[in-house]
Amino acid sequence: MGRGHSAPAKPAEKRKGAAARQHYHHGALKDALVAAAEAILLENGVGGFSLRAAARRAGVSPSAPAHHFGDAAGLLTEVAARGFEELARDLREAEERGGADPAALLRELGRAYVAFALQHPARVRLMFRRDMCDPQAERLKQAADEAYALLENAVRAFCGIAPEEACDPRTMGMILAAWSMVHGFAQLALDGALDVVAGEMGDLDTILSQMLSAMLSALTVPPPSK
Amino acid sequence: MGRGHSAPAKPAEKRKGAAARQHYHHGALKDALVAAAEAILLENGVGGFSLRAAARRAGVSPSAPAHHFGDAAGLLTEVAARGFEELARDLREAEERGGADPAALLRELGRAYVAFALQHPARVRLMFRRDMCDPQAERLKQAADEAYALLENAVRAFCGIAPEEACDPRTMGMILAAWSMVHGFAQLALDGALDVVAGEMGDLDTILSQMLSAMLSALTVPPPSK
DNA sequence: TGTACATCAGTGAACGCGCGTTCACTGATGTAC
DNA sequence: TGTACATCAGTGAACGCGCGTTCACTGATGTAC
Repeated sequence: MGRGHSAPAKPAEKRKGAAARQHYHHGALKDALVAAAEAILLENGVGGFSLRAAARRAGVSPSAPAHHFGDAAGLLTEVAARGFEELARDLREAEERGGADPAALLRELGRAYVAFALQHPARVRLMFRRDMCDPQAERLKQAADEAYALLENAVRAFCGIAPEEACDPRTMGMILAAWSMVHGFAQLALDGALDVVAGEMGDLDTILSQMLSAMLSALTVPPPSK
Repeated sequence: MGRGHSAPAKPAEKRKGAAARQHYHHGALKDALVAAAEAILLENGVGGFSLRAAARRAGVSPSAPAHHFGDAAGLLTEVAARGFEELARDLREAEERGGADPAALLRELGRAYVAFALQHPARVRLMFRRDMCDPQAERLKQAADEAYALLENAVRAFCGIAPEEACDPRTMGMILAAWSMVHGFAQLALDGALDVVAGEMGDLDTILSQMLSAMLSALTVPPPSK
């Protein structure tokens, strides 16, 4: 460390051009720490995370993260917020794929929600852990709200409720049912509770499709409002 | 500790009748540790648990639990198994309350599932944490299977599928949908994700009722099989 | 254009903590004879 | 019915570990004049 800086023949201010030496300042530590945290979550799960581990992974001293995120919750809140933003992005793409048919739209959104959870198990677990990140953080709430709004709109369309119309209790119930169902499926799948069922019926994707089909076909489609 | 035992005038074997002295052997440490673990989960959540804390709470040395449960997972597996047994008991009671009407039965089971989760937040979280307890444990699997069977039977009845009949994919989808929905609702509620919705619409019990009503009334009831 | 100075972003050693686990031990209990 | 002995169920001190946090520090950067 500081090699050359203490050499009396060559003052430090003359050596600033030395290309090979490492920067004292990381430069993009904030992003690096987020990336490190995500990698740790991916490899070791929610329980494997620690601020020190993230610092270690980013190649920085244990106390460095405190400059950017006050504590572990600060860093994890950032990770969770980015997670919700990515989820919202995925849902928006699914919305486009879904097209004009309300049932197809709901199906695509459900598949996207579950797919996101299965692709990012630890991140999705973190996103709903109030004890690990700060659920009051503006950015997190905003991203979560956006994801919720996409789901709400799809159910409204399915129920024939116009966007500007207030939600009646029944439609509200349908929104909650849709959210609960895909969320529950994702959680059960992540926890391995569906392994037995999946073994008998095919992979998770197949049984998810079957569940969505069963529900969408069994639901009474309301009379078209036009 | 050992007060009196080192007194030379009174050999230890003569004092065994002394009622006031504490037993060296706990006698029911296994149950005491389970109770301690449940109390810790209740007060401090899943993250607050440690084997030492459980031992401390049971008034026993840190190494004592190892005699009954090999490690933390062993103790927690026992807690989780008892949790599933209690859940199955609650669901069985709900089944009786539900009576002969398949829709009423499903509603009662859903309410019981969610009520159990809300009453035992940390325990229910533990029950689905493969990383904290051993999901291969026979007793745990058995209790979980029993709870699942109760749900399955109710959905079969709702779909008009006889108990001995094999499940067609659609019925299987309905079972998964029912399970996912109540599980997801419970998880979202536990994680506080429904707080905003609940604030607008009433308490959790009200919005759960609304969700169940919306779904059960919107589902196409199959033609009666008789 | 140069210089002084404030602020920012890191270092690295040190702290105290609770954890799981190991160890040699000992009191209590049950069983064979 | 007694006695010897094996086994069971606990003690409590000690270990090494990773953790979050604090501390005095220093190099790098930006800004005022």
